[in-house]
Amino acid sequence: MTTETVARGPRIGGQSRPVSSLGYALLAAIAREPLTGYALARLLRDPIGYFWETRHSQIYPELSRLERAGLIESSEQPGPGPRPKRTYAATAAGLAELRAWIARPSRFGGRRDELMLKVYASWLVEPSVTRDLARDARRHHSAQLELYLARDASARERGVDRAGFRNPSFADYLTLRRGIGYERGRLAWCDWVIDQLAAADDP
Amino acid sequence: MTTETVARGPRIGGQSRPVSSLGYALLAAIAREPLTGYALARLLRDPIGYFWETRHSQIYPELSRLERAGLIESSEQPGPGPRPKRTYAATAAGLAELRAWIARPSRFGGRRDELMLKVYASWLVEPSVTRDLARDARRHHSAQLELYLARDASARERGVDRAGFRNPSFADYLTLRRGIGYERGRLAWCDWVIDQLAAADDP
DNA sequence: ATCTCCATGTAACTCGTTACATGATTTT
DNA sequence: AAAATCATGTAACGAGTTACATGGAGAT
Repeated sequence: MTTETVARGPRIGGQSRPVSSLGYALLAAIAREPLTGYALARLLRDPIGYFWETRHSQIYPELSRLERAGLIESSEQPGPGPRPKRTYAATAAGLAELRAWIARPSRFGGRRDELMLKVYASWLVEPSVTRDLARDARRHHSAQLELYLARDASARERGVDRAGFRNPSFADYLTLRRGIGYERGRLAWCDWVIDQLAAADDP
Repeated sequence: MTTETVARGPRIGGQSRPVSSLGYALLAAIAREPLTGYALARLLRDPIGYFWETRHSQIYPELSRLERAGLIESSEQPGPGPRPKRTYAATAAGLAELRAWIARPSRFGGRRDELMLKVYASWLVEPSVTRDLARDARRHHSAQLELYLARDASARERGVDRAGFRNPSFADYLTLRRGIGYERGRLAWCDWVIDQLAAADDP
C-alpha cells in the first residue's frame, strides 16, 4: 500500500484549505498585473465575468486568504475613501500554483441554465409564453454577440489573433472566440424554437 | 408613491421565502408525474442535470420547504430501507407558481466555466499543457455529443420532433437540441484551438 | 444637487458540497 | 462475496448573494 498525496492545492500554513475556483480566477487576473480588489471586481463583471461571476463581498475575503497562503502579496497606498487602498501582486508560489492548477484534470460541469429549465417545463404554458421566452433570450444573445464581434474586430486590427500562446491578449482572444460561438449557438437555437412555434401555429 | 408588490413567488404560510431555482427544477419534474426524492436525484443527474445540478442532500430539505409552501404534497408508502418512502405530487398552487415563474423575466447569467478560466491563464504555461487541456475537453464533449445524438435519433424515431409544444417529450427534445448545439460548438472550438497550436508549432 | 466612479470592508443569510448514517433487495 | 440500486435523512462546512456602511473626487 502506497501513501498517496492528493493534488489539491497548497497547504502553506499547515492547515489552509485548497484554493477555490474563485481564488484561481483572482490569481489569473493578478498574474497579468498587480490589481486592487476594486479592479478585480470590475474584471469579474467583464471580461472574466463571462465565465466566472462573483461580487466584491466575496473578493475581499478571498484575497486575504490567498495572501495568508502566500500566493499573493499586497502593498498599501492612501485610498480615496476612509480606508487605505491595497494593491495585490502574484508571488512565485502563486504563479506556480496557478500553473499546476491548469495542468490538473478539470471537472466538466457546473451547469446552471435557467432558460433550459424553463423550456423543460414549457409544455405547461401557452406556446405564446414560450415564444416570448425565446424572443427575450434572442434579444439578449443578439446584443451579446454584437459586443463580442466588435471586440473581435478590434482584436484582429491589433493583430492579437497572431500574437501566440504565450501572450495574455491571445488568451483573451481564445475565450472571446468561444464567447462568439456560444452566443451564435444560442441565437440559432432561439431562432429554431421561434420557427417551430410558427410552424405549429399555422399548419 | 405607490405600494408595489414584487413578484417573487408565493408566501403561503405568511413568512416562507421565495422558491429557489432548485425548487422550480423539482417542481418542473414533479409536474410531469409524482416522484420520490430518490427519483428526483436521478433526474437531477440525467437529464435535468445537464442544465441544473444538485445532490440528494439538497433535494430532501427543498422538498419539505415546497410542501410547507403548499406547492407539492406527499404520500407515504413502506420503503425498502429503515424509513418510509415518500412520493410527491404537484398541487394546483404548485403548477400555477411554476407557470408564473416561466413567464417572469429571467436573469441571464450563472456562468461557471472552469475550462475558459484555465484558458484565460494559459499564456502562463507551455503550449503543450494547453494542448492537453483542449484534447481532454475535446474527448469529453465528443462523448457527450454522441450520447445526445443517439437520444436525438431515438426521439425522432418515436416522432417526438412532431409532438408539439404541449407535450413534455417535445420540451425534452427542445433542450436536447440545445445540448447538441452546445457540444458541437465546444468541440469545434477545441478543434480550432488544437489547430492554432499546431500552426504555432511548425511555421 | 445628484450621479457615477473609486475604494474597502462586514453581517446575515441562502445555496451547495462532502461526509456520515442506515438497511433491504437485486445484480454481478 | 461484493457491488449497485432503491430509499431517506442530517451535520458540518464552504461558496455565493444581498444589504449595510463609509467617504472623497469628478462629471452632468
